[in-house]
Amino acid sequence: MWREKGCFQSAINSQGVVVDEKKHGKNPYVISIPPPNVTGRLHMGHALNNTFQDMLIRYKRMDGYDALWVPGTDHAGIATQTVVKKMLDAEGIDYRELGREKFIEKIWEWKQKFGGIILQQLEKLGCSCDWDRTRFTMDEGLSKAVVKTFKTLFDEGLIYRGKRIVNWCPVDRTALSDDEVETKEGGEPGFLWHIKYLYADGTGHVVVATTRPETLFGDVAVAVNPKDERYTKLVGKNVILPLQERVIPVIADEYVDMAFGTGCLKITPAHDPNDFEIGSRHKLEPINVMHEDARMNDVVPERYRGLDRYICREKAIEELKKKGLLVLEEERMTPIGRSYRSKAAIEYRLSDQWFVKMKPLAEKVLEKHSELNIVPQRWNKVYLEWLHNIRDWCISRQIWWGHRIPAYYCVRDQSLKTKDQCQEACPPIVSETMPEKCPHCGNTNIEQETDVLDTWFSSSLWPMSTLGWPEETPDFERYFPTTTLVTAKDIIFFWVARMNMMSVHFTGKLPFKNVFLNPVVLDEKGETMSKSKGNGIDPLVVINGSTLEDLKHPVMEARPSNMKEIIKRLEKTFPEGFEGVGADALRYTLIYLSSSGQQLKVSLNSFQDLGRRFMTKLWNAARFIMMYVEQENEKGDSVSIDFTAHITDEDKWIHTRAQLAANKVRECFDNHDFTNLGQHYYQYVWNDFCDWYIELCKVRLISDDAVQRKTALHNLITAFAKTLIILHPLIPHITEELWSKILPLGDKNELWGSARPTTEILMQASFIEKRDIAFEEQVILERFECLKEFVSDVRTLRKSYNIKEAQNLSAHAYALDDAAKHLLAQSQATISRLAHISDLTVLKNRDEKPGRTVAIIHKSYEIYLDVSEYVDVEKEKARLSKEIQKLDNHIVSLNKRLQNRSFVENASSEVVAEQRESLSANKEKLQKLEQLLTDIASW
RNA sequence: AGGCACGUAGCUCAGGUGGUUAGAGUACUACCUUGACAUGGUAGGGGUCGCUGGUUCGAGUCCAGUCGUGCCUACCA
Repeated sequence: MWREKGCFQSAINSQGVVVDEKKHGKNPYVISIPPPNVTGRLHMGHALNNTFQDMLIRYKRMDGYDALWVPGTDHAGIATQTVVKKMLDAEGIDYRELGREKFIEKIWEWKQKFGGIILQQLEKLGCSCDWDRTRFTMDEGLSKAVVKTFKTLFDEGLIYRGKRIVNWCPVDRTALSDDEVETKEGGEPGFLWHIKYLYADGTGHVVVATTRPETLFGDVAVAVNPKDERYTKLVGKNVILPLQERVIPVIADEYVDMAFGTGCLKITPAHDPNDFEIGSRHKLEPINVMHEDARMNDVVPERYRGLDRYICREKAIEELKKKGLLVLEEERMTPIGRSYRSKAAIEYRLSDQWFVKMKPLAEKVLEKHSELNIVPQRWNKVYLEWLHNIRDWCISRQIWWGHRIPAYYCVRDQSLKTKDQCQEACPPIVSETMPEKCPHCGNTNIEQETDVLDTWFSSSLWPMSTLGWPEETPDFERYFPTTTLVTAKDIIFFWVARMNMMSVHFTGKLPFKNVFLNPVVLDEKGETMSKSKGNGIDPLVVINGSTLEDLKHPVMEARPSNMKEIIKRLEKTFPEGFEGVGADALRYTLIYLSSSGQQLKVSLNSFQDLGRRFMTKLWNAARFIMMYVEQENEKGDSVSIDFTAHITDEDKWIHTRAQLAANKVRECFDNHDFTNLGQHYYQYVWNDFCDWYIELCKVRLISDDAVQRKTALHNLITAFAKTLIILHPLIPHITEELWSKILPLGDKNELWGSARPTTEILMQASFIEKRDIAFEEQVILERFECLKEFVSDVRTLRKSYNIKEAQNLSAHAYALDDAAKHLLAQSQATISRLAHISDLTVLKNRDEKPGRTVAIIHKSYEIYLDVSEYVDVEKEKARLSKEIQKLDNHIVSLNKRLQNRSFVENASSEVVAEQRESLSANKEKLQKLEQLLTDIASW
């Protein structure tokens, strides 16, 4: 419905045409979505992240901004390639045999079919993106942006190609950036093997400790620390590499830690980044011993060739043992880097890769840092830390799916097949289009680089490229820089920092003003949700529901160690499956649980307990109002009423509370502080509107006086309309539906008066203006507090004597201040109803209070309840004594404080006055209570 | 190894710039079902604010230390 009516459109549509003049005059508010992977399926993290964005964009839209939320997906190089590869595997097709072009075609086919799923899921969640502007990182325009960026950075010397040690994933057979490698805290169980390397001159041996014996075939030296006296005389000597019998030198290098292992380090430059550095310092040629898939290559002795690295390790150890060269096998936790995608242990591999020189880019971003508002603020530190210790970014990936690097090699000699060899001939040519001939030698046989770019390279341009950059489109002119980025903390480096770099470098501006980092969604035990643990909660299950079987499915798939237990619990908790609670309940629950930006624990139950409960309550409140409106309609008294003339205190009160709620909600949105947002909503809807206001209105709704009834209905419906407006950004579906119901209903019965909403669609209504509370409203609030306390006091007392509600009581009340006086004069009927008092007498004079009554002494009023028949004198004495005791303690502490000269001298005069006032009021109350105690003794 | 956060009621969490007797939701207990809602209402019990010191007239709040938990970065042949 919203989409059909163009509710998600900004002032300029996707074609660049101004479609809304009025909005066009307003300030833009722009969010570009963190593009989910095109292979992605909605998970709780997405649900939370996008709920925040939708809330903000809806709020700003209602608040009159020209709001634009740009959606899209990213091509997720390795992930997508893997998905399609597996699909082809299942069909018995080997993607390598298929060839690059055919494979890419297959991926596009797949994307056409399934690539839109996650966006549809977002729409289901209620996301009010401008779907006409949906982008994909491999779109033509966005690809052009990538090529242009690459070319420019290369020309500026900020992109270079070089032979480096990179993180290599042997499963996906590609390089990975440092950020794509994760190391488990504390390492993983492994061994440190101590191996004898014999001197070449046969005079003895050294012992080298290593965790990776299979790489010894790539050793080019043994290094010791020059300060290590144990080994100084060794430097310059030669040793024999075991298993291969190659002769290598002993060298001295500061890097070696004397205290670690034996103090002797084998140097394998092709398989370790530190060794690579040491190797190049000593001008030692690296020796690569593995294929791309981490099988041993032909450099190693024949018996090891073609073996997987781990099998080779086992065989090598066996052989070393046999030869007596293995001195010690020491158990040890070793750090193992793993690909964040394939989870395979990464191999360090020496290869030609493309890099971005990050330091100059980072420096520019640091200069602009004061213009960036990161919320919560503490993430500034993390972000700055990374920028200060920046390392170059390896952007080439040896896969097929992605933006192929716009670099070309001159292939003069057809026999030179590898690109390394080509490069030796002529330097690579970087160009936006395929060059016709080599500018260096004129050769026309040119081939494009086979590597593609890291997906994050295109993502780093996202806020710009989605708006048309590098073209100067109307979109880019008006909507860039964007306003707010909502994302997760774990991609601050991957994404946020890099977007900032690109944007500042190319446009001179940061791509957004605010970065809000949303909390992390965890399961009920506080563990991260993951497929492998089977503890994830599918947002769509929460929305639509699921059978018990489907609930079990992810757990069965993951097979965690406590699977039986989990399954049992599911069977017990959801024997009939899980009944869907809808998108609004999902959204409400997630936001309600979002505390100050830490973590957020959810279970399936929490969606029922928090979200669904709240939606039901709201729904029932609406039902109540609509029911009475219908009834009124049947009565058919068509009197036209000046609603303002008959407005009551409670009407004024609820309108004031609505205003306060709107103010608070605004504050939450404006400050990106959602800590208490859910509670503000809850308190206003549940406590203010339902518990008190609706209850109070009942008196008038059942009255015989049409004016009273209609006035109550008018205020009920107008206050409820405000409630829907305030709630709409968080729970758009239900509020929109109720809006469409109450509008015509109010019209039919002429209940709106001058407060008739001007928009038929709630989403297009204006949010409630921020306004301070006027003095008279403050007075109303105070009176109401008095009323609440009055009623509660009576209820409490009644409970303490087990007097049923059905039993009406008679009471005398005496007012001590203006609020209470007003209350007793105006609201006797409501008080009587809420407190179940049949007969309330207002005392003009305190002395007129009746005997044999139980008293409530309050600072604003005194109530005397005629309950003597229920009262046990001893019990009442005890009650009073207890209260007196409590009060007395308090008075003593107040006294002590006020008698302390330092307090009176140092504390602010206001505080002192407050304490004095409190003391005298409490003393007075104490006196009264003591009097009551004496009185009761004579019952 | 360094950094960041957190530790308040059984559980999940609120508690700007220090100021009466520390709050909410949930769970628990008791009572209440003919008209919005039992997915409800009313009321009640429940906390030495991790621990130890310090600053202060006054500390859940500020400082130092300590213990515990979680996360991040780096690194360990």
